[in-house]
Amino acid sequence: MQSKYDRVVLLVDMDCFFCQVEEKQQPEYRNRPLAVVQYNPWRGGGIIAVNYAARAKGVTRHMRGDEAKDLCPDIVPNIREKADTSKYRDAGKEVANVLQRFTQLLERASVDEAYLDITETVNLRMQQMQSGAFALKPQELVNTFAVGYPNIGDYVNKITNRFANPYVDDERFQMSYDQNDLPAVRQSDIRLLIGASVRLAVKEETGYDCSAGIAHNKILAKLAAGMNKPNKQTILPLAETAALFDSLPVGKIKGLGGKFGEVVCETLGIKWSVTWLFNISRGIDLEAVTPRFYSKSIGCCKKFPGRNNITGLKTLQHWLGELSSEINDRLEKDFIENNRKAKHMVVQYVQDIDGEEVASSRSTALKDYDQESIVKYALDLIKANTKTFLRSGSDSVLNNAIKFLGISVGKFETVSNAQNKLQEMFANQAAKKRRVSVEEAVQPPKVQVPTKPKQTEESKMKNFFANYLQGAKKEDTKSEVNPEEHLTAAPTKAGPKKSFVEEYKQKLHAATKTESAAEGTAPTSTPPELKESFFSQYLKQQKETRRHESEAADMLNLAEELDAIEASNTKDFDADTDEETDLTKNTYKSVANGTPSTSKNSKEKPSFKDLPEKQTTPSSATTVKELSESNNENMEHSDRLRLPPLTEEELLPSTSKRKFDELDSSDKNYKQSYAEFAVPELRTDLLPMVKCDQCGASIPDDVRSLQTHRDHHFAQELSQQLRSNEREERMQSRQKVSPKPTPPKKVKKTAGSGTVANTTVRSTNSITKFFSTKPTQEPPSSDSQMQQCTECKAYVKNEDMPEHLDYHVARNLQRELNQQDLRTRTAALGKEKTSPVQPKKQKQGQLNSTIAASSNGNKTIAQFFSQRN
DNA sequence: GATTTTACCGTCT
DNA sequence: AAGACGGTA
Repeated sequence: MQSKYDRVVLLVDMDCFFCQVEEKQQPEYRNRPLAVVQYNPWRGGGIIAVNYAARAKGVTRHMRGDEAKDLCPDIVPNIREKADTSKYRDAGKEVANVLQRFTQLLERASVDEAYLDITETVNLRMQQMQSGAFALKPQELVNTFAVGYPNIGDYVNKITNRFANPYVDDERFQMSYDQNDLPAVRQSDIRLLIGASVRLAVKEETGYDCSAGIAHNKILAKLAAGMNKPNKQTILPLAETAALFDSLPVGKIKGLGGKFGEVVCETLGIKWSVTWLFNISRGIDLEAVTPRFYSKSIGCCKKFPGRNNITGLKTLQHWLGELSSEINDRLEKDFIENNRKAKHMVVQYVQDIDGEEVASSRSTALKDYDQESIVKYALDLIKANTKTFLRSGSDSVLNNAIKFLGISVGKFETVSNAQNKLQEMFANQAAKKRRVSVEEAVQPPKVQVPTKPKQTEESKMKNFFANYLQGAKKEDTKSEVNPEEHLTAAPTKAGPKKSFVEEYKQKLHAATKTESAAEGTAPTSTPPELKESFFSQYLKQQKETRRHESEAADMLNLAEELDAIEASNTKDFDADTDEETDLTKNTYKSVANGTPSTSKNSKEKPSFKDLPEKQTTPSSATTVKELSESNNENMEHSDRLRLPPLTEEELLPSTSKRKFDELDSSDKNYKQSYAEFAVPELRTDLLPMVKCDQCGASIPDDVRSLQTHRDHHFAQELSQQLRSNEREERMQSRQKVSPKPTPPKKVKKTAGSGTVANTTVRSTNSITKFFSTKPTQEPPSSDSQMQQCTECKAYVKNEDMPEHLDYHVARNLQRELNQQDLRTRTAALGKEKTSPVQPKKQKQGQLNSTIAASSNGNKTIAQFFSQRN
C-alpha cells in the first residue's frame, strides 16, 4: 500500500437484520410491519428489531411489545420464551461468507456488520478497467450516493472528466494533501466508486438488504454507512470529509458516542483529541481492518429484573442450566465448524447486596463440553465468591438475590484432528449424565471491595487516540509503541541524530525546489513522478486501442444510465424516520437532496445494452447532459459514447460470480480462508521494519510509511507547541483587555445528581463547535462575560475563549500542514524568525498568516517550513 | 422494576 | 499473566 488514501474500506451493515431474517424464513411476514421481540413476561417483551414498514407506523425500539401492537395492530411480534439469536448469527455468517469472497480482510464487527478492506480487489479492478475486463454496471450504483454530490451520476461524471484531464484538481490537491499522497488522491474517487460494486452481491446471493459505507478507512466508512439507509450505500469522497466534519456531531464518531465522547468534548483542550479529529477530518485514520470471521468468545446472559430476581437455589440452577445448554449447543456447533475448543469460561452475575447492585465475574478452566459440567463450574464459582451463599438456616434460599447471570467461554484452541476429537466429545457426552452436585464445599470467602480506581481522563484519551494513530495491526505494534511517548513527544531539538523534523524540512525544501522549478510550466504538463499514474497510462493507451476508449465511454454511459434508472424509479422512499439516520437529514443536506430510488427487482434491472441512449428526464438527466456539454473535454466523451459499447460477454465476467471465484482461486482452501487462520495480507506486515527515532515504533521500511508515521509526530509536536504558545499569548492579551480572572472551571456532570453544568450537550456538539464555541458576530450588549476574539472578531464567552482559540490554532495548523502558500511565504518568513511574531489583528479569512511564535525560543511553525535553520 | 443481549476492548491489580 | 470490571456499540 502506497498511501493511506489507496485503501478502500467498506462497512456493510444489514438493515433491521433480525426482521429480515424472520421475513425470509416466514414469507407470510413479508411486506408487513414486523418487530422482533424477545421475552414475553412483561408488557409484551422487549423489541430488538423493527422493520421499516413498522417504523413507518411509528414503532421504535424503545417500546415494549404491547405498546408496539397498539400503535400498529398489524405488527407481528416474534415472541419466544428464551432469546434465541442463533438463527441471526447463522444468517450473519451467510452474509459474511458472501462478503469474504471480495477480500480476506474481513472484520466482522457484529452479527450484522462487517468491515472489508477491499484495497487489493480495487487494485485488481483498476487494472482490469485498463484492459477492459472490468466495467461498473449501472445497477451496481442504484441507491448509491456520494457525499457532497446531488446524485451519483454527478460523481461518476466528475470522475469521467478526470479521465480526460487527470490534473484538473491538482492545484487544490497540492494545497490539501501531502506530496506523497498525491498519486493516491488523484485516484481516490474512482477507487471508492469501484467499491460500490460489492453491495449488490449481498442482495443477489442472500436476498438481504444492506446498507454500506465506502471510504478510505474504517471510521469514515462507518460514518458514511449511516448516512443513507436502508438498502442504500454512501461513498464518502476524500475531498468531502473536511466539509462533512464541519457540522458533524462528535458523538457520531465511532467510539465517541458515549461517556467518553462527552469527556472528549469537555476536555477539548487536550492536544490529542484535536490532532486526532484534525486527522480524521482530513480522511486519516490508520486503524487496520483486522481479519476476524469468528468471535473470540461465545456467551449468553439474562437479566432478572425486579421481582424476577433469582432468590432460590433451584431457580439459580434452572437458569444456569438454560444458559449452559445454549452455550453448550453453540460450542458443539462451533467445534464442528471451526475445529477449535474453548478452554476457559467466565461466569458473571449481579447480586443485590443490601439494595446495591454488585457485579462480579469469576472464571475457570473449561475442560469438557457438556452442559452439566458447565452448570457445575458456574455454580461453584458463584458459591466460592459469595460471602454468604445461602441464607442462614436455609438450604435453598440465596442470601443475595441475583439480578443478572451470564456465562461466556473463550480462549479457543485449534484441535489437531477434528474427527478424533469429535468422537471423543460424543463419548464424553454419553458418559456424563449425572446431576449437578450442589453440595460442594464453600470456599473461604473473599471480601468484595468495589474499589473505584481513578483513571485519568488524559490517559484514557491518549490511549483511545493512539489506537487510531498507530495504524498497523495492533498485535504487531502494541508492544513496541508506547503511546505515552508516542503522543507526548517533546518538541524536537536537533539531536545528535538527524531528527525527523530536519528530514522533514529537507523534504519540504526539496519539494519547494521542485515546485518552483516547475513554476511557470503549463498546468497540463505531467510532473515526472506522475508519469506512471493510472490516468496518464490510461490516456496514453486510449490513443492506441479502441477498447480503452470504451472505458471512459462506459463511465459516461454509467452516469447517463443512472440518471435514467433513477428517474424511472418511483420516489417512494420518504423521509427516513430511522433514528440511526436522522443525523443524516440535518447534517448532510447535499446528500439528502439526492434522488433515492427503490431497489428494483433484479429481473427488472435495465441491462447495459437495453437502455435508450438518451433519456430525457427532468432534473438529473439534464444535469448530466449540461455538464457533459459544458466543456470541450466532455464533447470528446460524447463522441466516444457513440462507439459500440462492450459486448454483453465482455461486460459480464467482470462482476459475475464466476469472476469473483477466480479472484479467490489462488486460495481455494476453505479452512484457510477463515480469517482466524488467515494471514492478513497487509503488505506492510511483510516489509522490513525500521525503528522510529522518536518513539521507537517499528515502521515498515518504505518511504511513505515512514513519512506517514513521522507526519503524526510532526502534527503532534506542532499541535502541542502551537496550542500552548498561541493560547498563552491570547490569554495574556486577553487579560489586558479584561480584568476577569481565569475562566470558571467546568463542572463535571455527576450521574443522577440532577445538575448538568454548563457543558454543551454532546449529541448536538458539532466538530466545528468543538473547535469554536459559538462565536457571536454582534457585540454583546452589556455582557462582561463576553469578549472579542482578536483573531476573528467574534464575540466569545470568556470561559469558551480557550477552546475558541484552539479552533484558530487548529485552522492555522491545518493550513500550515497543507502547505498552503508555501512557496510565496518562504522568503518572508525567513526574516521573521529572528524576532518573535506578535499576534496581529486580522480580518476573518486571513488566519493563515499568523502563526504563533514561541515564547521560549522554540521555532515557529512557519520556521519549520523555512529553508534553513 | 424493565433498553436486551452479546461481544470486544482497555485498565487496574 | 490472568482476573475483574466497566465502557461501547
